[in-house]
Amino acid sequence: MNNLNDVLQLNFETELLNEINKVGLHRSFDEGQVIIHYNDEMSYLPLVVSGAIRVFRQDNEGHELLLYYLEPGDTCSTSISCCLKSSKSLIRAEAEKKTELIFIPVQLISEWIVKYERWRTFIFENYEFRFEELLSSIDQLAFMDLPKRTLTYLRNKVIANRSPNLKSTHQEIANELNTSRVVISRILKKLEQENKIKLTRSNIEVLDF
DNA sequence: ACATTAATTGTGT
DNA sequence: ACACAATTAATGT
Repeated sequence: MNNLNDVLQLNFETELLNEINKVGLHRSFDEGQVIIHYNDEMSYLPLVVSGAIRVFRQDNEGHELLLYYLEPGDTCSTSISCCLKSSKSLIRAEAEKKTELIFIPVQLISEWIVKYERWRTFIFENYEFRFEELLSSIDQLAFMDLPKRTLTYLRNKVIANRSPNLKSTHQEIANELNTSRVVISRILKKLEQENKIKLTRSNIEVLDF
């Protein structure tokens, strides 16, 4: 856990690593814990060390939608923009499972961008990647029907959990795709008949990913 | 081991 | 979308 370069595949300069060790706050979150609430003041940039985080967006009526997962080596790029302007969080972040994070004070983001080449590319690449991920989320919403969205939802969850066995109820899935439980049940049933998944109570085994 | 209950899932309208 | 049926897991006796 000490050497970030080993845990993540970032080739941070040793000096940068020293700074991170000095000022970064290590925090651990249990499954289901909320890490960032809507409108939270963003004074720290979260960097994922282990586990996985899900990022939600909410409309004004309180409907939530899962945007994407953050995995080890990722950082929350909406935080990057929030941090730089030091505004409030537009998203909600929740631990998918036990997750370790390092929080970096926001003032240092831009400071380090100037000082450290590796930090610069880290921030930019992360930002770019997240941007593309967001585009693909939009594509899904706009062009894919619910059965397809459900399947990609499951596949993404498999990747984030590094396990094809997902323990979630139909109701939870319905919430995250913001639809009703009944339609999810029907879709899952069909996927099972197509041998793409296997259903048991509160558990879904994804066979096709 | 059995019964009771709550939660989850299935299905017809 | 709603209502209800069926199934499963958890818990107490």
